[in-house]
Amino acid sequence: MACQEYFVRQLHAHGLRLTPQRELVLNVMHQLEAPATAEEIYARVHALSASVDISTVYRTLELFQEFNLVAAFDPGDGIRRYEHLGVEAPHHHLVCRACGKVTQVALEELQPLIAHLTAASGFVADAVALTIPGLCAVCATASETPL
Amino acid sequence: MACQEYFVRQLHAHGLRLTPQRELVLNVMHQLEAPATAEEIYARVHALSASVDISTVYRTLELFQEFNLVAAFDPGDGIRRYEHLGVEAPHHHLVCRACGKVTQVALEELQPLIAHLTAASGFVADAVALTIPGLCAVCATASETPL
DNA sequence: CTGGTTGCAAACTTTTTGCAGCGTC
DNA sequence: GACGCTGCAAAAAGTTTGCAACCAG
Repeated sequence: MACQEYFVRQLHAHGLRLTPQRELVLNVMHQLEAPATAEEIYARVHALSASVDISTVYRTLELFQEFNLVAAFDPGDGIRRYEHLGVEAPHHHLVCRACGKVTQVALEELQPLIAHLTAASGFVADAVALTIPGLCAVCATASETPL
Repeated sequence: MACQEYFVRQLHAHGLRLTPQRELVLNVMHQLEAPATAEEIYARVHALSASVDISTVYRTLELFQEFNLVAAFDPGDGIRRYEHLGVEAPHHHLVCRACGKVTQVALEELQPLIAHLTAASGFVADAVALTIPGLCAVCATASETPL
């Protein structure tokens, strides 16, 4: 859990403080196996400490994003998902436009392209969490039938 | 404007009707040079016909998405953008996590990868509108200074 | 005519904000 | 002890929905 340490250092560097709530949210983010909504994260945090408020969860997630510990993305359904940016292999999200299912894929061939992009335009892409909209296998098949 | 025709055919195929409002929204979508929010689209439609309601715009945009005429995505700021899926070259969106700026890039090398993805998993990715989160050149530079 | 469509208004969901008290450093 | 942080509650912003009248086919 090296990012725990990284987090504390970032806090200090910015004159901010380490609170139980922030530790709690960070721990919960570690446990996530898939991108989760603010409500889901709140539920997990709340289970560990009932007094934590959801507004604190939002504020903490925002902080994490600034420190690049967490990435946020929205499949397009208006509900933001948050995901821990760990040491896992870079991966991306296939988001089904019809059923909303989110699948993770490695797609490592993408990394060189992104690196090239950065070199060319100065745009620094986040390491992971590319969102690819489309139709999953099930819905793609289903959408052909009725036409 | 072949998609006008496509649209009408899709409507008929689904037992739906062509209304002035739907034509209006489709025209506005054609005029867009960049992804626009529902509010922005509503503003343009409203300028053409003041009586059209924003709920109609939402309903119409949803319809367009079902017909694959329009793609929706969310840079992560909680505000959905809509974009016409036309005959333009496939392109993607660089979304700055700090300033929210959306830049379009061609990045054509990506298409083979996506095609490969489809073949492998059955997931049918939308032709355009990949959202790549990160930091734009300006914000990336700025974020290094204060640390 | 029939049934899909619309505008209006109100409801809903998700996220943000103001503030007084609390707790970290 | 100072100042950042929290919980609460209320507001804001974006989107959806119910319904009666409307109009395209």
